[in-house]
Amino acid sequence: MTSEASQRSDARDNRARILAVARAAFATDGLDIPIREIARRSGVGPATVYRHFPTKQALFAAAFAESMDTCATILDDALAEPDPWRGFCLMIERLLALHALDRGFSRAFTSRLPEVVDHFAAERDRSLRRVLDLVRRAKETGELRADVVLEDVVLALMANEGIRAESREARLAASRRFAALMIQAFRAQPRATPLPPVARLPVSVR
Amino acid sequence: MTSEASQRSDARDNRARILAVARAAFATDGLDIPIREIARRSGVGPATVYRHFPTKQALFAAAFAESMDTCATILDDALAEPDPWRGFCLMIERLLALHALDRGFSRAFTSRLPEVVDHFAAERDRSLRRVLDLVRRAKETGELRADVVLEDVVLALMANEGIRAESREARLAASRRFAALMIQAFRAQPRATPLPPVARLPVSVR
DNA sequence: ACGCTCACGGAACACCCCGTCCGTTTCGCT
DNA sequence: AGCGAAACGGACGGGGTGTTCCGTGAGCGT
Repeated sequence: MTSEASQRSDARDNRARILAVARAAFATDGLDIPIREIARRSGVGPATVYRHFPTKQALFAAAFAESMDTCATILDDALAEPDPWRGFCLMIERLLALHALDRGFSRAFTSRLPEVVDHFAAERDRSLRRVLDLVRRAKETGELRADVVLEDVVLALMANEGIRAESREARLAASRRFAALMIQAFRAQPRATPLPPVARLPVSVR
Repeated sequence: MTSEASQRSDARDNRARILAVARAAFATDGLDIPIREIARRSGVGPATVYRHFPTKQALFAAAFAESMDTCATILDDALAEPDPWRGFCLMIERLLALHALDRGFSRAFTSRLPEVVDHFAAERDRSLRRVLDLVRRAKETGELRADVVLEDVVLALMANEGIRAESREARLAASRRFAALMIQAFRAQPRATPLPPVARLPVSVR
């Protein structure tokens, strides 16, 4: 909204603090946390939050930009991996871990709600297309089941979102185990039985 | 709350209609649907809902009793299956389908929220203990991975809960595919890699 | 058919949320 | 130090939710 230059120092400080608090709050408590609570934790009034971020959606966008970057980095790394199957596995593991640590981002990523998504749709689709590349390449080596499609990765992300636990650590641990299970499911194996048809999910790319 | 005998006919009818509407509403729209909306769909005023079900939690309990019974039936069937592995697979498939069709029940089942759970805890624990039996028996045949534990089934249920889709049908289809993937993950296979440690989940039994 | 009683439902209460207004405070330049 | 502009935050409006009150109306035994 405002460029970082030519602002009063208190305004810049407040903006940074609000953003940090919002990131932590969305990650820990989800998207439903009231703005007032974020304001309280930031030591400012609600109006100050709204001055820096005109709507709650704007705050979402600002708060999740970082996670979206991390997401891109994960895909970079996975695509850089020489072994496509290993790249695929790395993607699953790191993507699910990232989403496990940030409930808000996870929800925003796998949702089609216009309020959350408008600013993200483009970047998310770009990410999904690279996931698609990873899927294709891993399939070519024969290590990934031939009938796995992009939607299955999205399915894994949404499913990962359903995992709840007492603490951040327990959640991450549960998500790690889940990721390992999904990788087992995705791996080609002699005794594999055919999968039921793919369903239309809220988010995908063609 | 009230026994079904010695009640006025309109009261009994209303109660039944409210319960049916509530079941459908919780299944389709989740637990967050307002009581007023359930009242509206039932053609009664909000106060009438509260007369029959003193709190929203009481309505939860009444609405989910049926699904809990279905859950018990599924476990009966699975335990009655002569082939333990087939019984285990049937349980996964049908349990996940049941939960996919009833978001509210799914949330209530895998949650530890006292408000929702108080009346369910005992029956749920009984169910979980039978799942444990199914896991043990399927492991003995060698078809189920030896390192799979009850928590993994709970993990699958929670993950299943994260799956969202446009329609009831799409949701069910997605859940079916997910169930098939989880079964692949659970099945013992030569190339299996060890799983990360089990995490403490909100619900389990020892 | 009557009337008592039980059940109904609209309105109201208490609370919480997003987003805004405006009087007050604070910054930063001279 | 003084002053203008920018930023702050408490209070407010509008909307929504769980739950309750109470005057009204419908069921049912006589």
